[in-house]
Amino acid sequence: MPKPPKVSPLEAHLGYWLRFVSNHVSHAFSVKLAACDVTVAEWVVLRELHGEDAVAPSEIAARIGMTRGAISKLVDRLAAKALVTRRPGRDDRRYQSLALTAAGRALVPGLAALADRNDAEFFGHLKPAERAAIEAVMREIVRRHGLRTVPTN
Amino acid sequence: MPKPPKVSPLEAHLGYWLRFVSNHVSHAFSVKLAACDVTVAEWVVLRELHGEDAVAPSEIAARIGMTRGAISKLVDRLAAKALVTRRPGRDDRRYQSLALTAAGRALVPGLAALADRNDAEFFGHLKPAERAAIEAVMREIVRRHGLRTVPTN
DNA sequence: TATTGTTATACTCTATAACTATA
DNA sequence: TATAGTTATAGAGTATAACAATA
Repeated sequence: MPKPPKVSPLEAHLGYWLRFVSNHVSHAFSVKLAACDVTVAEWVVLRELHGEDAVAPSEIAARIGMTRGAISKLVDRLAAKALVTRRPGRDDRRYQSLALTAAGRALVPGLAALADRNDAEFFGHLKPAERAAIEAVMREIVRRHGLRTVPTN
Repeated sequence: MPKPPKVSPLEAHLGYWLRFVSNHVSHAFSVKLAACDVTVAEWVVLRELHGEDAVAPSEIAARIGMTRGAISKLVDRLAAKALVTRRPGRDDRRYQSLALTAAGRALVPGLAALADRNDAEFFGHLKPAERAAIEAVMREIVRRHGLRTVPTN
């Protein structure tokens, strides 16, 4: 008897549906951010700096699971947009002090509102219990697998 | 009274948790595929060609929501790996006939098994009802928003 | 010697748009 | 002229690794 190939369809995987929805949610958000000339990766960095006095690039990299090189380029762009300042560290000059500029501080709440609105567009129709159940499942998967990085793309 | 900034944390958004998990699921899958020298985007094209006699690049592009230029480059790589053949169309020579090679046909079931295993690693612990509920929510969001493209990254 | 941040290089994915071959 | 496929260009994101400055 010939062996059947048994190739499961893409839609058989829950990961397929999560990626499908997640990518569209992220894309819709990136379009909203683009109106403010900010990318999703830049938003994540801005959000990390919000409410902080000074954070080192390596600290940001560790928090959001990116390399120092990637953070360096992101901070280049954010500094060029005058949203973030780089200052040499006081005690240990290897460490830089990153901080939001006044323009950056002024911008972040508006971007956060875009994030709220984007989430509501896709998930606002869910019953609170449905929403909480899905969040709990995702948190449990993060915990089980020890996932650490913040996804930016 | 001063207005409070009201910057919601990233974790307040369900989209954050979906992207967090989804990106790790995709990344884990991409690592498994890399052992077979295949990317996720290439896998999606291979999967579309599986079980088909001949499909035009523009048809693939329409199905998975990529541009013809992107498909052209992907097919370049798949042809270089001898997994896919390009033949000129019979009746209308503007249309190409893409098809899996014997090597491509032999490879696809193994890749599908990797996809099954990857999904099980992340979602295998869920109760069938939990899994079905999440899939139903995602399908409903896809339906509500008329989402069409297959996510490949 | 170890660590921070920078830079160079490279690769994937994506999109736009100009280009060709065919119809 | 309209469409299919190709190609060039660009940009975002990512990673690795070599590098300079600092400790």
